Amino acid sequence: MPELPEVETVTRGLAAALTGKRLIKLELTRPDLRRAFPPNLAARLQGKRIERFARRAKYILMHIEGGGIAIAHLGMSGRMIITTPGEAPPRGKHDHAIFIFEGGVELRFNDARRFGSLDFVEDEAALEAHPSFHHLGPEPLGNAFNGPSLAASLKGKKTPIKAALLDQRVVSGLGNIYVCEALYSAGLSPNRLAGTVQGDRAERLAAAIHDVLTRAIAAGGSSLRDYVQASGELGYFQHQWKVYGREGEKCPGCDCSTVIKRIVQSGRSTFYCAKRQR
DNA sequence: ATTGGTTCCTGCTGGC
DNA sequence: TGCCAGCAGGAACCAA
Repeated sequence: MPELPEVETVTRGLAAALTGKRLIKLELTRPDLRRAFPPNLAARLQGKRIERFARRAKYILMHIEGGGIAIAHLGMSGRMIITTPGEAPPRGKHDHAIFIFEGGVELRFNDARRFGSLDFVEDEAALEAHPSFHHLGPEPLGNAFNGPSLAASLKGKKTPIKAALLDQRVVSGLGNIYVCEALYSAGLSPNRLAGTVQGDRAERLAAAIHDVLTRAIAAGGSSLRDYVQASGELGYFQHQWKVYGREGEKCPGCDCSTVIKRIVQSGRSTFYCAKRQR
């Protein structure tokens, strides 16, 4: 389940392996993922170098020589795999887009559930205007995100804080796992009305979000050599969650025998400690 | 306007 | 052992 830290780690892996490489060919094995691929995608990429890789929220941006930005989203099950010429395994069933670079190196975008996307815009202005981007809230690791800014965007909201943090307009890049982890770290109940997270609570939550994400990115960087696994797959790494997926286990931060609870909020699992989180 | 519910998709898991 | 229902989830979309 790639969220911001995983996407950041994948992006760094792509940058380390492919920055400046010329793309010879883009093979698309189907016309779409979650949405249709733009009709000019292959034509706009072929023969061009990728000058730079960047991340915005959960999107991977590939800045193309001469302008143009390819936008990839990993969705739920998206993976980026780099193969070496001569050692490349057979194409996988779900390798939907294959970027073939000079020298024969391939980048394969594999996505079993096809919740991912691959899009293209001509320039930065078009990127900002893109439907997926113009609603995006601040980057949680950027300067525009802090206690007061978070409090301001939560003010008056009547949804549970859990749902508010999943809303990419409030803060971008969080998913179900890191929202659970950040709320645990901040000691805030997922059921608390978002509008009541003001002042010191907002300060604590903003700091917790920053901390949880920073640690996860560091874990990814330290566990993967150049962010690439031996298999060529980018960016996924072992990580220990404090509460996510730990229903019934003892809360790691409580002295007593409180156990982690699982509830369902707007159709999604939330894990939390009812004693520690208020 | 805000908010909640539904949909897309396939691999994995648990129950019988 | 094999089958199948149910679950997982990001974001677009719809409806109240």
